[in-house]
Amino acid sequence: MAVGSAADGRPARLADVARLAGVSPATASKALNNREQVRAETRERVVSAAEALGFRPHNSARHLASGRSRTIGLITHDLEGRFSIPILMGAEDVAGTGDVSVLLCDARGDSIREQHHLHTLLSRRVDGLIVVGARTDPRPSLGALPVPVVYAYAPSEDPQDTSVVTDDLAGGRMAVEHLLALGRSRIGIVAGDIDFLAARQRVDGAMRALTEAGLEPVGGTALYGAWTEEWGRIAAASILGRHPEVDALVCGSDLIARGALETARERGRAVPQEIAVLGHDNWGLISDGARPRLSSIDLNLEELGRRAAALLFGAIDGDPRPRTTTIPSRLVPRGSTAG
Amino acid sequence: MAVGSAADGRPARLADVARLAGVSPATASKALNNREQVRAETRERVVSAAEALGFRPHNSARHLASGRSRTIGLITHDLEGRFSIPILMGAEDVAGTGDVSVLLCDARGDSIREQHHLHTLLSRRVDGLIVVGARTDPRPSLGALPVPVVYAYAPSEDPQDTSVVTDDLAGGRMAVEHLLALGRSRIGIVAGDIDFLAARQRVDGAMRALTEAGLEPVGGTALYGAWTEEWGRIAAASILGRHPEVDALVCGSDLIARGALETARERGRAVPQEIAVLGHDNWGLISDGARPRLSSIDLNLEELGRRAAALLFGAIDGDPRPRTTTIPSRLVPRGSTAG
DNA sequence: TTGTAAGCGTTATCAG
DNA sequence: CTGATAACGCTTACAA
Repeated sequence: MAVGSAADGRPARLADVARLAGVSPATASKALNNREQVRAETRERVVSAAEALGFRPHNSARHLASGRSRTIGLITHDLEGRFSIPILMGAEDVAGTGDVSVLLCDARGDSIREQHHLHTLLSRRVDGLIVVGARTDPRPSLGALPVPVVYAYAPSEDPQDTSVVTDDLAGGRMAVEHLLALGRSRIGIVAGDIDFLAARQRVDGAMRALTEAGLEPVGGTALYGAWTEEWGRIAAASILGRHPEVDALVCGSDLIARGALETARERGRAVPQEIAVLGHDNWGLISDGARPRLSSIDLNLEELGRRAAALLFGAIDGDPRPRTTTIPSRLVPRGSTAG
Repeated sequence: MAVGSAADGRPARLADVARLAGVSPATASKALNNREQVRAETRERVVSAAEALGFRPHNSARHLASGRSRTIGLITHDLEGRFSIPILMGAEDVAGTGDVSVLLCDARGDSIREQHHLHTLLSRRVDGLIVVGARTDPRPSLGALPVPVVYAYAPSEDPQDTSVVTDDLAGGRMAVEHLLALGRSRIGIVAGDIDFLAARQRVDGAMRALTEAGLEPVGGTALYGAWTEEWGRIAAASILGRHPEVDALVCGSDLIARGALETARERGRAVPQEIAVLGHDNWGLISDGARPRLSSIDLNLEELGRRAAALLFGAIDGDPRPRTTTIPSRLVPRGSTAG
């Protein structure tokens, strides 16, 4: 059988299809690309011929002739972290639907490596580029490039670039409002690494919600530290010791929340009855292992990836959107803040 | 300045470089590709010209002319899991070094989707293919393809295919031998999901080491369950209750180990003094959060990815290795099994 | 509606 | 060592 090949061994090309269908290559091309200038009956003959031969258009040839590579580049700086992956999945999802492929490059936070990959991708004439940062702090713009670029997760410092970001401010606010709605009012804030914009914004959002409710956090201020369980334990121990009246903890990440939650339990505080604990990131493996399971703020990263890809395809099709888009976060309530 | 372009706005092409260097395109091509048939002085002139114009060879044109796309396809079935990522990183690493790019496709365990991506990649005439499975159980072969294929993590069912796999048997053995060396002899085995080959092989390896030492596991047999902390807690509680003499636990994963470790501690058993706990996978975030930090068996997945890529490039260069390669695991001792 | 022919930017062959 | 010239497989005016 002739799956994937012409009469001999080589892969079928358009000319083979055309010959079998009894038309010219030009017509075969139009038929297969759904151009309107082709009789329905002819199109069918061409399509059958293509199928019979297992014809797969040679993408590089199409690229050379048409100018479009049907390929986008994805430069990530955090492949091993867990933020890139959902973004990447979202982008790949949208791309796959539009019959475009994704070239993946891992720059590992190194701008030299980024530059190298940038050149590689430009040399492959990608139709566009998505750059995924390792953290939400703004990053230097790549400047003017021959193709559209979308910055995901880490926005470009240049507001004229197209960026898609998380909404950590709203996330922090959402966290506190959830706890307030549950009747908690002595709320402690255990933040992440103060060097990270995400840590500060989550705190800012939480503080605003508290202020609007006429409250302030237990201890008067948020405790910044590290993105680790260890820090969650230390901070929780400190707050529980100094402010035993605390009835809720907003944590900068699920890992921190996990440490805080376990410390509270070890000290005999029932979660959520006596102390509610809320995390950020909604990281399944961390929150599912906790007892009770962790409530968390989800950043909707996969949606972020989809949006980034959608914006990129828009720009490729001539509709640039030079601004920053914010993806809303959402609360995922579980046992650690149950009623 | 003329960065990335000829006199006008368009990107420079080989002809521009050739003209500026005062040679023919053919010579320019040879010079830039380090062909031997070119005078050193000429080569230099061409290289300078290329630099001055910011010349980036058009990959699709090269592809069309040379037959090599300098691109490999990577189909993964477990993007969101944590096994694919290091493999992917290793492969990307090797590829980047060889100036080839990686087209990423996420098939999500769905063979329809896999088939779709396979066609896309073949249509892009990738030079080769790496297929990464979601688990170590053998998977159906893709059969004869026009390009070399390497199966990573999940081997092909066909031994004539090229596969690269982990060594879970040795991992299980290594785990027990480590504990024996530490003087433990009443060792319990808390395994993962029995439906997974990895779970069974880890147990097999552990059992062999025990048998060779003239021992059998506490309780007489391994306890299979799920890949979760929850299962780790349940199993540990059961063993501790029924066999209080247990002095070590080999767990099927770090998540399981984490649950087991915490349960031991909650029941007042000192880790590692009274009970040593050993995990599998060496998942930093899980093992680092545990107190004490978890000893674990590392599968060397990044190395697995590198090997897969190296084998693929070998096959592309005409040196196929139709067999299965096993990547050794390694023990990473930490506090949970300290002296 | 279909076909002819001219590229697209590079590499490969072979003659100088 | 260098340079014409012919591919590579497809798309796209433009002509029929």
